[in-house]
Amino acid sequence: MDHQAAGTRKDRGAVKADEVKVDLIAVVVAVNDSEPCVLTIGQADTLPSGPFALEHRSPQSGLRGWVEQQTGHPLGYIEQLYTFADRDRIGAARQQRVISISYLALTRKEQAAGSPKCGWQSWYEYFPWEDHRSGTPPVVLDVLRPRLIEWADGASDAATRRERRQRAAIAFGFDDRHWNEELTLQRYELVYEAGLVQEAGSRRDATPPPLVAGKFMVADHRRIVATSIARLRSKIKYRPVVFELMPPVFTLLQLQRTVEALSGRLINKPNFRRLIEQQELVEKTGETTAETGGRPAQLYRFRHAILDERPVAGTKLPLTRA
Amino acid sequence: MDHQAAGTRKDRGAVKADEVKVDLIAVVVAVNDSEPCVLTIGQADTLPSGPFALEHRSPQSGLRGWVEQQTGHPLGYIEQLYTFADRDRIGAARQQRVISISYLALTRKEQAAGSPKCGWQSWYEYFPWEDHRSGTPPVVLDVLRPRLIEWADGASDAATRRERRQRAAIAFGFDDRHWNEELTLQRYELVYEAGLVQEAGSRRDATPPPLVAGKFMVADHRRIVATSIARLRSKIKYRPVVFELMPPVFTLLQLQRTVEALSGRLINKPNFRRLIEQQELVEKTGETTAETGGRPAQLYRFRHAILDERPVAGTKLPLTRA
DNA sequence: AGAACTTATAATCATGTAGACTATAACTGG
DNA sequence: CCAGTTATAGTCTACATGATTATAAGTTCT
Repeated sequence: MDHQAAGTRKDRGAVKADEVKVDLIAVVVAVNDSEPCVLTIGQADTLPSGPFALEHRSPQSGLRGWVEQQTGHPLGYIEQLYTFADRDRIGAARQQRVISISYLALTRKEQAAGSPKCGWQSWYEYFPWEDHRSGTPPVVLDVLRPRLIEWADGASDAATRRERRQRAAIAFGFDDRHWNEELTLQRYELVYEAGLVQEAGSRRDATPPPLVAGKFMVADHRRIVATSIARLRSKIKYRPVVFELMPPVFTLLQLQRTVEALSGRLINKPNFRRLIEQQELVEKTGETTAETGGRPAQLYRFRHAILDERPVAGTKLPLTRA
Repeated sequence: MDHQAAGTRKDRGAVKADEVKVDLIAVVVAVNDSEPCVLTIGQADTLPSGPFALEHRSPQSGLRGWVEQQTGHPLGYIEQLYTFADRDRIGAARQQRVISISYLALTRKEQAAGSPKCGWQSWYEYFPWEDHRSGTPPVVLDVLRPRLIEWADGASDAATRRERRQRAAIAFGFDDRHWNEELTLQRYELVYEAGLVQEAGSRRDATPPPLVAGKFMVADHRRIVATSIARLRSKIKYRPVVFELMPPVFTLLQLQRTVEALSGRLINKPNFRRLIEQQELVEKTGETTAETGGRPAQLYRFRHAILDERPVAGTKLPLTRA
């Protein structure tokens, strides 16, 4: 990341009172072939970003510029995610403050754009424990659970030990609890605190990291992606944002697969259809498609008009009960 | 990207690359005597705020400092609200960028603190159309509706006219629609666009503002408060944050009145009790209170333990159906 | 062509919960 | 003692949701 080193180096002579640098950082999400992906640059370990400059009218417009320049991808839907501004968040403690205003953007892949140094990476390469579409992934019970328990028991006092076990149990659904897909950030924080991800390594020098769970990302980018996942998994339930990720025309199963990809769990098919249809979020195009074998499916499109009719309630997820 | 061209005027001598000012700004909320209030300084038109300085470890800690210094009030619960960073947001177009990271804080009044130049102001002085506890307030039908229709019909093309009417109808529940208490921000934006609030005045010089709805606030502080209200009204439904506003011990009716104050609408009493009790959010202290006449009520306290047991689902609001 | 398989679509059933409403209990103030 | 106020319990109903089954309409393989 070149624009964080730049500031410190140049200003060696004159130290400004408020040495602040404001970055815009984008988590661009698309769902490609039922796989939720994030757009990266570099070694697939960096999110698109750039300094917030005076010529930008708004952070959103600045962000669009940076992403398009770095990845060739134009952005549609954008929402502010969080502003990260803690001092030592970049690792080494510098005298310069870095503030990152992060945004969540939703798009679709296609758009040609075999751009230079960028690519789509599945969420689940960074967070292998988050994909429960084929049941609980092995890494949870085989690796994370023992390691988290080990970490919990490593605390000096009994209160902390119990508290850590509790947190882990709630976040990961241990001890007959249910998996809650929205707790992505809490899970990442646990895994981080327990020293099970690479970026946490620098904190404790003596920690032998025999396990590194999930692919690495630069600085705190992985935390930012975790924040995005949590936000998106929550938001699809009360706002119709999934459609930002869909092609103009789609089948109900494709829509379902997309929601499943995002939430990381399976949905009951008839119930999903019922919900979608009775909410009048979509309308038939009248045409059908015969792809993927089986009975041809009706094609639907998103009813943009719905947004003018009432405050829409988004895609409820018929998820399995207890 | 050369962001040095922009910073021209002030920096005649030493041209700084990014002339940025980062402010922390707090919306401190408490509910006093069933009235939701926000903490202000100055002429009750300014939110506590201050520059984000290098010595602050995190924006949260910086904010605590500023608020305590300006109002004498220590803060408990804090959550980030939004980062405002558009160029011309402060009114006069300056060559300097102002970024405001805003936070929502929840407290209780008491705490002694007859501090210098600060005070609690009811939300509804700034947003008189938001309080529906005694039915739809007159200002909505008598004033806002005609003025908004007027504004809508003032658009040049038919499409815009229809769109404006639609937005107003949805936001304010005209034409037999239901009032949705969470649309506070949309409502403020409409009222602002229609030129019905003082702070919108400067935009159009020729606008004769015969009506100024609600009390004025400096810069875009009123928008920030509107954002807070919307966030809080939404959040109490899925997270148990109301208890941050309650004294350690309270009756169920007091709790209900607090929720009603925040949401701006009345709640069915037996249903509210049922929800609260079956969620195990509270527990009886065993004592009763005889205040306010009538049968003495059980006193309850918040079960903090619930937070360690499961991802709590907050206070569902039994609001009137269609 | 027929069998086996895949996907689409309709319909049913059972359960739980939310909203509306009624009734009774226990206190205060005149 | 009566009127008024608040607390608390309980009931009834409509509806939404999760689970399940059945049927329709294609494809692919043999």
